[in-house]
Amino acid sequence: MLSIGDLSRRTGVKVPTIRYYEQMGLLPPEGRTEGNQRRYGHAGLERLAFIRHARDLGLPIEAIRELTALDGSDCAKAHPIAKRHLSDIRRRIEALRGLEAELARIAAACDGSEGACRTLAAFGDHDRCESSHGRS
Amino acid sequence: MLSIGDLSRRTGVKVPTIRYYEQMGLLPPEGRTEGNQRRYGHAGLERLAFIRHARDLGLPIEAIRELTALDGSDCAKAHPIAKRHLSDIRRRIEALRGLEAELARIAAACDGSEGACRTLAAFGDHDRCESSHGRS
DNA sequence: CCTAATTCCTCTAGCGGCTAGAGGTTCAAG
DNA sequence: CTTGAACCTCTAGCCGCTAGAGGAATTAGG
Repeated sequence: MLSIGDLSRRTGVKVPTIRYYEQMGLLPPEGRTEGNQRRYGHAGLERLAFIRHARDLGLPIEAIRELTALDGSDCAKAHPIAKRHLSDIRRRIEALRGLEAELARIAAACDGSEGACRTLAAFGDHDRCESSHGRS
Repeated sequence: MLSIGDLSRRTGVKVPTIRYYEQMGLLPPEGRTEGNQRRYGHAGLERLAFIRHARDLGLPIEAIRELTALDGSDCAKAHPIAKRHLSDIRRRIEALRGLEAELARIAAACDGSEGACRTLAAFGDHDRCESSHGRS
């Protein structure tokens, strides 16, 4: 049986975060000691890895709750969650690419040693950027 | 003179958000009416556009405060802020690209009509992903 | 077996960047 | 002058944690 600290060390997830996941209904402990301390087994370890991985992928807690509520074989439900999130990620990448281009333009605006600064002006200037970012 | 609502309509920034920016020290109103309502001029409009643009670019409030504190010509200080943020954006794009690849793999895991679901398994499986994402 | 150090417990509050609502005042049009 | 829209301040909530207080349990060493 693993203590919450053991679980933390093995997964790299901080102790308060593990308790937070439990509070969110993602990771109930296998049991408690007489003194009320959480104990986890192998299943808990795997489940936390699952949660952590999904979080790293950017899935919100809510989506993870949906996934973990599935009994482990209900693909028809799991698949659209993954797909939805994939298109979400792609949208974010596109947005960031636009920002990257523009920030590069801004950062370049004063690389030389010209007279007046144009970096600040570039920050305020939305007209020059092709991509219509933001305002979401 | 523009009311806060006028400013909101012209920039697309919501009224409470404008008040929030003021609270954060980014956008002091030009003045107030006798009845204590905020009034803005052209400068306020430009400043809000600047703030909004910088926010769209992902700059944190703190960085924007640094920028707006510059008197408008201190490029030596503005430039590193832009550069720092550019590398930040690039890092985020790289991370997202890794996640995209992995989510695509996950979403593909059960596209067919095979027997067992692998989408869920793929969510929990960190070993198969080349990119070492997350854990930051 | 006892002590001391470490880990654990719960609870509350804070972060950033807003957003929403209550409850009251001021403004502008008719 | 009346109405209704827009304004004011203040407080609380969102997400996903993170940090700290104050106290109880566990574990290692003597």
